Amino acid sequence: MTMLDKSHKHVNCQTCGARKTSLFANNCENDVALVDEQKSCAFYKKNQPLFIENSFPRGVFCLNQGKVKIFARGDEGKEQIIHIAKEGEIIGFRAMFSGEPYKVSASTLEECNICFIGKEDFLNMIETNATLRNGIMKELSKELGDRAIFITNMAQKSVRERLAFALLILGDVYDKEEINLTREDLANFVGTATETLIRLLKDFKEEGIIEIHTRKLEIINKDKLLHLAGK
Amino acid sequence: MTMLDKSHKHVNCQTCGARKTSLFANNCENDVALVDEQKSCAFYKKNQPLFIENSFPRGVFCLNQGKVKIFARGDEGKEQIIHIAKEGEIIGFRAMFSGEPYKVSASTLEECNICFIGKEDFLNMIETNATLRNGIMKELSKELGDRAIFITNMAQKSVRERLAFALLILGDVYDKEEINLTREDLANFVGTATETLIRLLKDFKEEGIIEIHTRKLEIINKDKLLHLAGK
DNA sequence: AGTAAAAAATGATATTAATCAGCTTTAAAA
DNA sequence: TTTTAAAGCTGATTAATATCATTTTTTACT
Repeated sequence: MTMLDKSHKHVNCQTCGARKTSLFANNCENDVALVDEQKSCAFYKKNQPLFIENSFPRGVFCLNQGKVKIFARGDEGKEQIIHIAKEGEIIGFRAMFSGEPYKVSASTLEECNICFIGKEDFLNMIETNATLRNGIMKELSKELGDRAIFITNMAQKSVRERLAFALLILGDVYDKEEINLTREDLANFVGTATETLIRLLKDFKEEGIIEIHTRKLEIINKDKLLHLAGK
Repeated sequence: MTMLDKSHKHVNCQTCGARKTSLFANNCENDVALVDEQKSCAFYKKNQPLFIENSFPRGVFCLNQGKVKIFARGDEGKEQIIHIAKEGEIIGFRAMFSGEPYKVSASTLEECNICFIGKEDFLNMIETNATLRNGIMKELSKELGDRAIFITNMAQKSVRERLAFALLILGDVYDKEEINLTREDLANFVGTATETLIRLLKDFKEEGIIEIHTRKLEIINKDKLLHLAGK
């Protein structure tokens, strides 16, 4: 039990449920065993930070269970959510290579199980394991492409269109579950004011696109969303 | 002389002016000689495309001289400029690793000298030359961080603030030269309507922040811009 | 140099979305 | 279980910026 109230349980890489979808997926048993030795795992409560903007990275986080928001803060401290990570994702590896401090913060959105791999160990693996390295490079590249689209959406789409787009992304992130975010977080993902977001959610509900179960959202007409988002 | 009107001159890597600032900078003479063999160089006129969105990459471009805009198109075909590359930059390497088609287009903003290195050759070098590879990974990572900030700016800053921010970036890109972009391109970089941009430029001029020499812009009060951009 | 086309600039108007203020419901804590 | 706080919601108003229409200037072409 640490000061941050994380209870350290052991999560075994060989049997980790996230492994099949993770970047570590294609590594041979040998390497997985190696990761297993080097990592430390922890249970995180809701709304706990993994790292914050402008600090220097000590390693990467492997999200075993739960959701984590990745966000930047604007000049007035308002959060802009860049990405919502789900189980299986590696978080914070960008700053391993850039030589810069973090440009974003990461914080849990719900209870999470997260493993930590130190910078040295991680970079060693990247250096020696070409498969893992290529996976990481592929991921960096994909995200870079996604962000070009994100920027274009922010610049050219209306809030309504962006909300549709955001809900489609969140539909994938939350998969079979219902989307479970505060209105404020959702607004900070879409890039709008909370009040505006609430009004639009109501519209979407009245148009039969979503159902609202207090704070949880259920998509009931994905086609309409796709059409609205302009795809 | 090709159909695309590029006259093929030989540009020598060993003596290339861009080399000192390029990712290829730290490579030993051996590797530079290798690049020299594998590349083909061409002269590009203004407004020629290097590649377009959704097509598949055949290699990377090394910008020897000139400026190139990297942009995505929104649903209505409007360009959103993501980045303006200057001499020394390698263009289009993201798509080498992602396995996806290009998510952005690239087009010259002025007369350019550009070398091309085929995918096979490039990936070979990445695989065998750790220094180059690390440089590329660093670059991917830096850009990813920059884009998080870009997204946040688009979401939270006013057009006026974004213009200030854009001019600061362009001040670096154009270095000692004056900023030389059409109003439309500048608007598409800031993410606003051309008319709005023109009005704001006038304001900036009246406030003694910039000088307008027909289409070229000169920054005369960088401190004010820094303050306006919120840094 | 003279003409056509593209880019830049201006004015008027419309629209979107932010802001402000107050109210209600839900969740958390004592 | 009562109280308090946080989150969610609603309405009115304002401000920022897009859009549309037109004119002027600059650039490119013959």
